[in-house]
Amino acid sequence: MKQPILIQFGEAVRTLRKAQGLSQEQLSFKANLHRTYIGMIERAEKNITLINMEKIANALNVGIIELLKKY
Amino acid sequence: MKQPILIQFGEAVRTLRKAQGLSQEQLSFKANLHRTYIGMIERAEKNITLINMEKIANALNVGIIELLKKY
DNA sequence: CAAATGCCAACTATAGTATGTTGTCCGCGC
DNA sequence: GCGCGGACAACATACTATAGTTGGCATTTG
Repeated sequence: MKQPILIQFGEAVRTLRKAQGLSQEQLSFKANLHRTYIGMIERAEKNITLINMEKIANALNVGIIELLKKY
Repeated sequence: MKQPILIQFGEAVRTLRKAQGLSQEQLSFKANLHRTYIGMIERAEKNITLINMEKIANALNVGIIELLKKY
């Protein structure tokens, strides 16, 4: 059973990533995280840490708060 | 060198906790987290995960976003 | 078809837990 | 004033659980 907050976060990441025309691999480079990890985050498979949330937010040029909104 | 985002989060938790007159131990009970962990979070010693952020936010009766604001 | 994504197993790094000790502050009684 | 006990937070050490990484192959997508 996936945690709703992880689903919410993952959906926000995927939505913004696609809106910016980035592949998961491109985002992973920008965020300095592993390629497969981005996919796991979007699919709510991992309980991400705050520092990595910030990395992804910065890579998407948004604040973390933006990634905590419902999309 | 402590990460600024962890410091910011920790300060928000401490500020709201004290505003609500809770000890770290009381908050740890409410959040169902370890009693020493709350201190480590407030002192920016740990890189907290999203699910635990939600637990603390719920224990403090605020949204996670509230814990990401500067206090 | 090429690019993108998902899956897998195994590994490393660290988050989170657990127990006990130490230090500080405060209120109280002597 | 001093010593004590209680409450609280920080600290120390060690452990368990899981986050994050890796590289290759399979599957899906446009």
